[in-house]
Amino acid sequence: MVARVQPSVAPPMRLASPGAGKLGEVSALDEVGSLQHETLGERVTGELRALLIAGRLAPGEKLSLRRVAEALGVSMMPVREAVSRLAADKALEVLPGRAVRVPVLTLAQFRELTRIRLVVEGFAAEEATKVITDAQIAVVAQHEAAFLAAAKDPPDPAAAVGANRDLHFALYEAAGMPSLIEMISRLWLKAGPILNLDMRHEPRRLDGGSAVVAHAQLLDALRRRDPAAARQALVEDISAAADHIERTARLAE
Amino acid sequence: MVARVQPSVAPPMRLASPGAGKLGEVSALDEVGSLQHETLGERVTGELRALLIAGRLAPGEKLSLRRVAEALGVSMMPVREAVSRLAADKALEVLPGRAVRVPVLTLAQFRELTRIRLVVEGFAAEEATKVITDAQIAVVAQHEAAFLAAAKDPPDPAAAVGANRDLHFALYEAAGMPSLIEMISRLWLKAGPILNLDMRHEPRRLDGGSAVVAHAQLLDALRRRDPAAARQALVEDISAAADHIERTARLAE
DNA sequence: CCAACCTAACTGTGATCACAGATCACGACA
DNA sequence: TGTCGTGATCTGTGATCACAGTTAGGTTGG
Repeated sequence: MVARVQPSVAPPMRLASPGAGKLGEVSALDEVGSLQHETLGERVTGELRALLIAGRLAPGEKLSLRRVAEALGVSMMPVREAVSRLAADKALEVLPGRAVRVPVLTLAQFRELTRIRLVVEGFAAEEATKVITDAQIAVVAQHEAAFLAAAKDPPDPAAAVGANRDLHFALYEAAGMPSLIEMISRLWLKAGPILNLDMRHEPRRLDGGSAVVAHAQLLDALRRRDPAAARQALVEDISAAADHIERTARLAE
Repeated sequence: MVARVQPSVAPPMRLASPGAGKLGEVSALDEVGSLQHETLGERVTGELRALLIAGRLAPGEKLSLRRVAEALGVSMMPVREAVSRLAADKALEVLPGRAVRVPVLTLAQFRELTRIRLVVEGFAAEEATKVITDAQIAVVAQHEAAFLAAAKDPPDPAAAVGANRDLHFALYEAAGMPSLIEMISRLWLKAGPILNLDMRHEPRRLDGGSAVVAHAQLLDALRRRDPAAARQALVEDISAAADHIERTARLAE
């Protein structure tokens, strides 16, 4: 039921034994940024986020705190924190007395989400085009190549989903607006389950689809430094995907 | 507004005693929507949200889970959940080993936030203008009147802050896009501490300021059903406020 | 008088326990 | 055979305890 979450390997590092180093020597310790000290709850949050955005968790699927905790090898406490965060983003929802599940979007909700994505991600693409560097364009092109390869003869839906995500976010991050990235991530978190669950079930959509032409137009616009054209290409990419979802996926109500 | 699915308001009704109604008759039980059962953690979250958006918590102010718990008369547990949610929205931040505090925005962060607000809230205003009803316009006008009254001779900063918030959200809600409202709420949550902390300290900004003329232009555009003009009025409102903050408030870095 | 150390009181994080409510399946009654 | 009641089992929520890490304050040594 919980799709067997694997804990993405815990960092198996051992801290230096006490008294191993000399005091007073300015070593490489100065360059280490007080190592992140990643909380267990944060790790669980990231794990669940990845699962959601990749469509590994289907809409309506119920999650159990205890099951997830056991699957990840942690206590129930960090899972509670992770679920609380994701529920605050409405990436998960806790029903009044029942369990916690991944939300099922109604048609109206999906359409609203798409409209917002058009505005926000379109803005991000426009701003990114204004300041993007050649190196960053090359990275985007690289992800596009990976996307094409994954869509080829033996289609690899999982790889295509990942490449598509990397491509979009490589573009958005070029805008240099962290809060905007965070906002778009939240949108993807909510739309991910339907979008990618579908792509997983219908790999035929990948080859010859509108995604490849939209991506090509996007890269062309980037190289010409044409913000309006970049936005237009992205709008077509999102719109085409949304249209396909509306036609094929089963949306509530 | 937070995590739990809200069961459409709790009607204060008593269930019929067993055997009181005939079967087959559609009784009032069909209209009851499973009363709310608000969680303690949600209440704490709402409390902290209100404090943040009203500017009652200054940027950089440190919070202690135990102190907050004691102040609200609850255990530390609900506070942890509330802080986790707000930290996920970056409305609060938890420093590596220290305490949790309300974030201090850098100038760059504040400018980015303002740019995003211009896009998102401008979009909301435009969409709202297309479908707003006369009754909804009247509500907006009512809040504007309250704002004017609060800005008058004995300026009441707290009331002005509240009226300004109600005015904006009354407009945004007219667009009928719940996810958009939620997104804007998050933006206000992050910008609230500086914006309203300032307004609390500088009530002179209220009278004769640009807010009143921007609001007047907004209402005029609404009555003429001119989406572009409404967006323009809102853009000016936000920009003027942001300019004032940049000139007076102390922003980090 | 200043600096450094060292102790004591805090911090958030995680685990464990207790509890009310909901779900589900089995069994009894009509 | 269909339907309702009922108990076992599961759910999330909240409280309490334990712990590592940091901070601040007071004291001691120079």
